[in-house]
Amino acid sequence: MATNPLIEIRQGRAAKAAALRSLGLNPYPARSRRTHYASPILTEFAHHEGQTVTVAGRLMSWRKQGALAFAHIQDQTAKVQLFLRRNLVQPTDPQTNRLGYSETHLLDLGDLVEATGKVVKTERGEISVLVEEFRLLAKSLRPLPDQWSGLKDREQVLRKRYLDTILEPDSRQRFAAVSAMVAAIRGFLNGRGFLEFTTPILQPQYGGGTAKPFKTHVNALGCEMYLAISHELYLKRLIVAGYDKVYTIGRYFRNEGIDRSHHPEFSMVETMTAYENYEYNMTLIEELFRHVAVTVFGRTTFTVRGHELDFGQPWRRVRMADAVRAKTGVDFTACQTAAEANEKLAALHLNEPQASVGEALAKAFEATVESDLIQPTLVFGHPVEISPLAKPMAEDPRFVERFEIFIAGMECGDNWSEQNDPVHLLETWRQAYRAEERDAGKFHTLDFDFIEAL
RNA sequence: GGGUUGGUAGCUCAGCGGUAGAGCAGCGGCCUUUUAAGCCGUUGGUCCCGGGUUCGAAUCCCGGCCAACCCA
Repeated sequence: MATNPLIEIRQGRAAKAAALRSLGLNPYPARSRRTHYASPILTEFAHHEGQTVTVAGRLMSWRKQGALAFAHIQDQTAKVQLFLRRNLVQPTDPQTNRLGYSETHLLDLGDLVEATGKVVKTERGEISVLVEEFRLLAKSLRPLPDQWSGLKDREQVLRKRYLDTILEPDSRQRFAAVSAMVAAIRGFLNGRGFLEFTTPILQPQYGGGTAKPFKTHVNALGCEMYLAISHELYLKRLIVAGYDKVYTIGRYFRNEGIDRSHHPEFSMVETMTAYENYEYNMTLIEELFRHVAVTVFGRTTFTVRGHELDFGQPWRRVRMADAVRAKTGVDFTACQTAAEANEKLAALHLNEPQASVGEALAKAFEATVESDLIQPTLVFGHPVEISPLAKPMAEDPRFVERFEIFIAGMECGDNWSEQNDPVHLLETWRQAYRAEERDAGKFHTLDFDFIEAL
């Protein structure tokens, strides 16, 4: 009967774990005695030389030379070499769970191990820990992917991120950078007097956007609830409640398409400020990006998809209609009717008639201007038709006090002066509700609790 | 949704009508300064799935499934 090689490998490793147990050693002990990460030992060698340290990490290589062995272990910070000499490594001892040199054949690449010894430099000049005590912390039962060629299968890289991050320091670093960025965002906003709140993910009605929601059932209440498609109606309630500067770093769930720029579950920072308008937020967002760039990366220039981006310069601010006119020569503000606007769209080879002048402008913008916005740009003055929650501009009520952030041709944020006239808002929502009822497949709900709060 | 490319050993890949291969990992042995993973030996397969063509299919044809990339 043919055997599966992977099963054979696993059985071999399980047998080694059993062999360790029969020696009185625990292959999965509860604690480690780590005193040092790898990185400082390497970068501050002079300070650590001769010092006894305990390092811990994943066993990534093993080169045995008779009574000598060289290994690399990798921890969160770096890889460091272990240098084992048979006569220096303390023998196997069940009391302390110590693994002696003669039992090292029971190790496999991928095991988590711990080593205590002096920091030295080998004859070939590599900073190493000269091992006196060696312990297994966790036996690995499955083989790591080939370390020389790496994990090439894109599906595996994406579905088994832990393998990618074990093998690729850049990947590991990238996720750590995301964490640092979130911390920097908190630091910036907290320093500006913002209060962070957690807002509900389970919501009785979904609002603040037009996405399709995930639906779930709450047993205790016997009712249907939705996962948040947006958190803004709750932030606005906090403003009503008397807090002037609030924010949330929230999870968003949108039951729609999946591609490289759309995930059904994602995170977003959302701030809301009372007694200020969208221009305040334009400045705030520029400063936020600059703060995060400097705090996390120590610089303001980045190469993104071949483009050199500079977050240090003041961002360009452009009115949506002006941007479209500059690119195409078409002035949608001169259009009186949707039919007129659709003719101009058609002249731009955009043959999807829109229901209003504003929607036509938005369509033209999206199709002709968006991908050109490489350097950080704030586009403001959106049509009122596509901005039901924003306040109209005093000088031209066809447009609202709203802006979007574009970086490297991608939309990276959206912001506006919130509509706080409850009567106006209710009327807007009622119209949207009726319109969308006709449009099968789209949904919208009226949040009367929110209207009452306003 | 459309197009392109791909799915062969744990990993990375070759083979593209005639007995399923390589490197690494694994396993066995040998070695006191290795770092491309030391040297010698060796095990290991539902060639994505289902049909078809053929004396013979990993290979050609049809239909699925899965994935990545590009475009909408």
